[in-house]
Amino acid sequence: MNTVLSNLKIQINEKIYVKNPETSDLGKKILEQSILLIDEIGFDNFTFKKLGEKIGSNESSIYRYFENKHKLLVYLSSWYWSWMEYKLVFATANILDSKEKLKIAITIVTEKVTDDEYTTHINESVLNKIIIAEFTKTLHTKEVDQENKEGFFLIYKRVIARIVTIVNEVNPNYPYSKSLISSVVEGSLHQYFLKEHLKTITDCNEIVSPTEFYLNLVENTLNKK
Amino acid sequence: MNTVLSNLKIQINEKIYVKNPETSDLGKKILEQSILLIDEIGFDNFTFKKLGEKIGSNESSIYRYFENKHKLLVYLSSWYWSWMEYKLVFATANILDSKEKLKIAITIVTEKVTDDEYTTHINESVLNKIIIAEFTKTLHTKEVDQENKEGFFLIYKRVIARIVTIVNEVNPNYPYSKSLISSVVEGSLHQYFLKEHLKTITDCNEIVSPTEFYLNLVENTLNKK
DNA sequence: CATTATTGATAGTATTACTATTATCTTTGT
DNA sequence: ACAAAGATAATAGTAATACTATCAATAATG
Repeated sequence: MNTVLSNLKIQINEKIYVKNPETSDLGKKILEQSILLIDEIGFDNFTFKKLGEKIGSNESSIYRYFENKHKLLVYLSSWYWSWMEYKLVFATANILDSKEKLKIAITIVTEKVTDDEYTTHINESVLNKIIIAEFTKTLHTKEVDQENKEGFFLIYKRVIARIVTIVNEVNPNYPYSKSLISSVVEGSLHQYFLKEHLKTITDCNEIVSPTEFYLNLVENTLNKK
Repeated sequence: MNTVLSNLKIQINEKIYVKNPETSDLGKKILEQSILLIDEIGFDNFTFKKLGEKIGSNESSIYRYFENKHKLLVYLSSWYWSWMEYKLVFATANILDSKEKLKIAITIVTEKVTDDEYTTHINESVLNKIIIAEFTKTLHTKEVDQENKEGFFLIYKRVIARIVTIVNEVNPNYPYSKSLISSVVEGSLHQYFLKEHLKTITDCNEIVSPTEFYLNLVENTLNKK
């Protein structure tokens, strides 16, 4: 996987940033260090001033890349889902059996993320922690409809659409494939969150993984006699 | 239902508020109008100053009831889940058949909320909209573990635990009852959100309800041959 | 080598998220 | 009826946030 992905150039909607952070050292530093800082202090306490201090740069310089911290989070999320899409596409390519393909797809989007060594300035494992803790905040704003229209969530929706297609292959009669998969993708993040913070309302733990739960759920749902 | 609930006194963890808002006119006005204002402008844009203006009262007076807006949202959420628990308990009382009981329980927590006429200062229907849009934010903070320890989310967890008990009656061999129900409760809010804002990744719409989707999901999951 | 682009430093504004103080107004207990 | 206690309003003030603007210094490029 890694070797294939090493050349990938992840394309992010231009409307999300003021200046493409991938085009300069400072930009890459912003991405790299914002991930670490958001993980450390949480998105709510995160400010461009603190990030500036962390990377030895100026607050106003960061504003040249991102309009505000919300857009930065949207950028990081898009990056994450784009990376996820690549993993999904490569892992399911050449798999002919739909059931097997679905199994792989569900595993990819629900399994614990480990760092992808080949991308230098993005730590995927920490980014995954941010997505678990903060992704929901990119959607839950008053501007969601406007931002959706501008394509901010396209990649996320495309990841879901890809898996929905596989579900429809496995069981063309199942009428809720979109809700099922949006529920799995979002729910998986939630189960990871509960496993960390509200252990009493999840079965997921060191032994039982969200992946195991969701593979079982999807199988039972689609293979109803 | 309403007649039974008309006498209910919803008890909220004392640590959530500075002064119990149910004990004064101003307090009740804060609850009533904060629900409307949060719905109107969104939690992120909501401030105590704006609320003060809306209710013709002073910012500093509101601080005597709630330490900050986060605590107010936690209060409103607790109120909501407490109300949900009452509905759940009454609707499932005297139902002997576990499957039937589960069906009712899933319906209660996933169906669209209409205003409960008998509570005067809380508009449950608008509160439900806030829960759909903002509940996730009460959990996704850096203080979640501390607040969980202090019991801020007890009622929410208890609602889930009640339904989990029913699931275990229906199918004692199903190993993921907690994850299933936490996934249904949280997922249902998410489906309502998608239905409003990201229609392309849900099957829920004016005809298909989240309730229908989840009743089917739970049935298929538990009644596996 | 001149131009242009990028970054850094500094300053400034409006808003937010509070805290503190004091005056006023309303209950309630006797 | 009246004093004491409790609740609210008004005002002021602070530190932090979320920016915007300007200009100088530096680096990249043609």
